[in-house]
Amino acid sequence: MGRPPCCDKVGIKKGPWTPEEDIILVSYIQEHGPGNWRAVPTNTGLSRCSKSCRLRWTNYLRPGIKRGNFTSHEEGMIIHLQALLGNKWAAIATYLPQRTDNDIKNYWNTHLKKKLMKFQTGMGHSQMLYDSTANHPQFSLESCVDQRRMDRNTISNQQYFSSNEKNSGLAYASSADNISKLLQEWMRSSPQPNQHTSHNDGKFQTEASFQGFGEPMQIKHHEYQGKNGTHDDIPSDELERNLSMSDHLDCDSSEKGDENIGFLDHQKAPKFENFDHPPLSFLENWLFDEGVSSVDQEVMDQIPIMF
DNA sequence: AAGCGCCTCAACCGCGAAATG
DNA sequence: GCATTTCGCGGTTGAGGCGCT
Repeated sequence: MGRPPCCDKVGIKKGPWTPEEDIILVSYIQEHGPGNWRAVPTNTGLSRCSKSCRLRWTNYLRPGIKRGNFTSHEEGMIIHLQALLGNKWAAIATYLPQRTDNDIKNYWNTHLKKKLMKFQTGMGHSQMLYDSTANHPQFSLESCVDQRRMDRNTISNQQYFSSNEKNSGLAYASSADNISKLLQEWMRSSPQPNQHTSHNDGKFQTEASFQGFGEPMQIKHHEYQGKNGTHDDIPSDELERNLSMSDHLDCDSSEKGDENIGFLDHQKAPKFENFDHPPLSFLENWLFDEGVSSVDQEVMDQIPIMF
């Protein structure tokens, strides 16, 4: 037989989580660490299915999650990664470790897609290129990124948070936010993640151990590879070549200045082999370069947009 | 002020992959 | 190798907020 049955389907609560439920879940994970979701409802007494618990943790309660406005750099990364990977939100999220796949997906569907569509159909017409061989519309994204940067600059994070506070009557989101913030504070006040890199048998990995989650939590950068040791989330050999990561990942990840967070979601965090002389492709350079919008126009035009 | 429609995003659903005995 | 179950991902939904009339 396989694993024992999952949670009982009868009496499962659905819908928004309450602060009380969040606290129970967070407390439990502090003690036992994330994982073994099947046991969570049973052990916590939560009337939620394991799936719901996992989702709540990974998308909302997990420390290190950055909420609020996406920066223009993040937008640029999402657009280009989406063009390369398609709707592989989990894979895209590995390059934006502070954002959840759900957030990225929502942001793409509600903001970026519309922006690009508008750009495609309207004012951006003159900058659209058509691949004469594939007959697929392709974007010049440079002006798109610049336009978005202008848009974003008009709405500062401060404005975002103050507007959130205005809505704090619906305080559930903010109380969950508070839980997340508390966790972040707690992690900050705890000894700094004992982060170091190591080369073992030619394999590269970064470890971050956190004291305070009951048992020390070992979080490793996993190999970005799926079953049979292949990079399953990467659709082609070309992509595998282009996206072969380097050890710049730790210090040059999407947002500088939050190095301590790193890849907290061990299920998503990539780990790569053969880092002796990692080839840093153009794409990587671009992705991890803050000067994202100054990318060579000609190269960017080669990236098709898939909706 | 009320009604309506649009927008956002947290959460759910279904499916395929992985894990386990 | 097979059957069964969990896990993780991507697509979708719907409640609530917001703006317009």
